[in-house]
Amino acid sequence: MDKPYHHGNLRTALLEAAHARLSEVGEADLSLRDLAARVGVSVNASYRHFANKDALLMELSAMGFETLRARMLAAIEEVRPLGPEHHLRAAGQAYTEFARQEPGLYKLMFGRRGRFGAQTRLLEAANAAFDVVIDCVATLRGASADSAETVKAAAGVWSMVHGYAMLDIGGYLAGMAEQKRPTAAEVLRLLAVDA
Amino acid sequence: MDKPYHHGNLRTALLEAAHARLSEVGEADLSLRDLAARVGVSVNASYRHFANKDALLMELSAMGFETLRARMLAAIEEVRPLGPEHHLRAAGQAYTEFARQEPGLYKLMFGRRGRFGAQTRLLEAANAAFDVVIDCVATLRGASADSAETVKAAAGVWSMVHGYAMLDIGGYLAGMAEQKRPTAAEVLRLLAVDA
DNA sequence: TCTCAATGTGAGCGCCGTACACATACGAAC
DNA sequence: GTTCGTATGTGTACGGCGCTCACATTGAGA
Repeated sequence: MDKPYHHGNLRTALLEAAHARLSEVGEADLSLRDLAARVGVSVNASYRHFANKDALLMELSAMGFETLRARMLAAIEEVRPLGPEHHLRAAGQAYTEFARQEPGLYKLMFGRRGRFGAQTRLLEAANAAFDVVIDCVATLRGASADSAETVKAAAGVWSMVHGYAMLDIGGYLAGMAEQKRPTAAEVLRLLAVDA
Repeated sequence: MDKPYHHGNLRTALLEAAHARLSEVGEADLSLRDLAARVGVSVNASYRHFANKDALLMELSAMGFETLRARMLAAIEEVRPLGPEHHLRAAGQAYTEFARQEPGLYKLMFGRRGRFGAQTRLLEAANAAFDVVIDCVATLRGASADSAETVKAAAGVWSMVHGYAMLDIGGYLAGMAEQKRPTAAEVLRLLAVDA
């Protein structure tokens, strides 16, 4: 029962520990020392798998974008027969639910962009998630996903959903009286995308 | 020319230094020791004016919300004769310009809410800024600023503008091709608030 | 069996926030 | 004008952080 010298899957274990911890304490209170201790390993072992703390957080962010994309795609699939306007609504709903379920991770995903520079891994994951929104909007408008108008409208949708999610998990909506606090669906309904 | 023992206005000086530094390095790289050194004072002197680092950052946040509110009000005043739809547009423009001019401060304002608890100072400043948006929407819809429908619509507007600002200063729009990258005005135009 | 790259540990450096004891300066009371 | 209390500064120190370097252990292939 004595633990082996080599962990076996330390990289994954560290990422999972970070993910779990992020739902409790927020990025600022996340420390490599703590993660290593929880995994049962010395701090320095983590440097064999990640160049530094930022590298670990970036990997976590990228995984977050991949999960977000998968959630949106799954939600769209469920309502596929109902038509394009349902697709966008379902994706938006899945998006805000993801943010609510993983507020720490969600904040991380959108908070550290400036520090990553030209990190293609993160960039591609984020773009892939955005592409889901673009496709929804393109289908809804009956336009090409390449057209500038479509992309701009999709960026507007993304802004709306992202802003709502951030205000929500930041607690800025919680202070409002119950009957004045908008749901994600109510906010999304304000968008005139199909025009 | 020897400097006096007492600084004279250390509290303000620290806030200004923090504000200045925040436009260069981001909240995570802001240290009390560095601020004190820049102001020409020992680190511990700052604890005579702020309970801790968070208290300083909270004060900075609150001041940020007050500035944001003032900027929106000034922009509205400029187009007052043109009618309600111009008011909302002008406020939105002032809002996104503020975020672009002070990205570090803006991120701080919306990033640390959870850590402040029941800090009335910050809460009131944020609410006062939001009230400006509510008033714009109420005027535009010809409804009371107290009605749930108005507040919900205003929250939608706020979500949209906030989301656009965050994506913009986070660099998530910068990666898009020029002709596909939406302006603040184009995004705002997607909102159907007057309905 | 030997070897070597991969993966772990431990000590230590320079930051950080902050607590505590002490120093200095100003303003009000006499 | 001296005295004295309070406001405001400094110095020292502690524990935690990210990270580096030297060294230890392991397991896979020659």
